[in-house]
Amino acid sequence: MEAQDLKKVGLKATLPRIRILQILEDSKEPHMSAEDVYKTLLDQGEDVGLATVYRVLTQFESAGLVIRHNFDSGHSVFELDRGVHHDHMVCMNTGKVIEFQNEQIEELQKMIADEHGYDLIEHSLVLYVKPK
Amino acid sequence: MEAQDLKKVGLKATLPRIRILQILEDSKEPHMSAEDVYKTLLDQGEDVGLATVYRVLTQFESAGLVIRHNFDSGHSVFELDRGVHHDHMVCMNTGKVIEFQNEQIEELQKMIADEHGYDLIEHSLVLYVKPK
DNA sequence: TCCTCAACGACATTTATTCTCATTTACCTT
DNA sequence: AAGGTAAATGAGAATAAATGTCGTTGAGGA
Repeated sequence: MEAQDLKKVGLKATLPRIRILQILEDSKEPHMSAEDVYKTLLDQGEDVGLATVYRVLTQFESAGLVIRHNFDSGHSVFELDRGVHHDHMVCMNTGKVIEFQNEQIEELQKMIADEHGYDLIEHSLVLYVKPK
Repeated sequence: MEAQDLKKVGLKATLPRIRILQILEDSKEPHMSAEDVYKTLLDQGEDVGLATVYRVLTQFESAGLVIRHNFDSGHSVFELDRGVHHDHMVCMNTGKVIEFQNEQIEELQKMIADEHGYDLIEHSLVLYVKPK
């Protein structure tokens, strides 16, 4: 039950938040823009404002429920954080997004930050690829 | 002389293009937004429109003269392509940008794309860090 | 159930960028 | 060196994504 998930992270279980969380959980596409979420709400007959969608997604990000990606395209997309870290590969022909994990790269990143006197807080790695 | 660099990549050597290329070459900061470039032009007393700055930077990108970065901040920054590939580390406290190279990561990326049946065309890797 | 403050919906606003179109200019031709 | 032409430009309107404002609503503790 989503209401509990929300309270767990310190957010009131309001109807818009519950619906938006559900949409992200049920979505076939792992990455949704605010507009995508908004349209889905309208399709479901929910009366939720676009501003609320933006607000809620930003709150979800702060609460660690979702991850915001900026890929290239000038607008953010959001992905439910299921706890398993991964990076992304975007096909430049089809736009398809593939997730991958590589522990070795993760380690190298930490090392590099360390060598420069920093702690690695987070990172963004996107591979832009084309079919062979 | 910049005029030749421009013709070499198939662009007419117009005054705005020459000035903008110079600004990128002379800039202390390696990353400039369109606004940054525009303000610099105004400071120099040049009469160039903001729309032209955006147009020219996009053309430079297509021509391979500059690289566009989207980091996080909701607007693009441009960097003169000096031919030496590198990635970026952004300090979350100061905003400072540090460039680094790591051949091993580059290789791993190619490998990963390959394993999924793709050719790696380009990539974006940004480390977000904090001082130790 | 009632009360209160956080959250909401509607819409105005901001910010980054692109579009439109009349005017200007680079540069090829003579 | 002057002229013609298509490409490039400047000004400002237009668009898209996202955020701010504010009066109203509703979640959830008392």
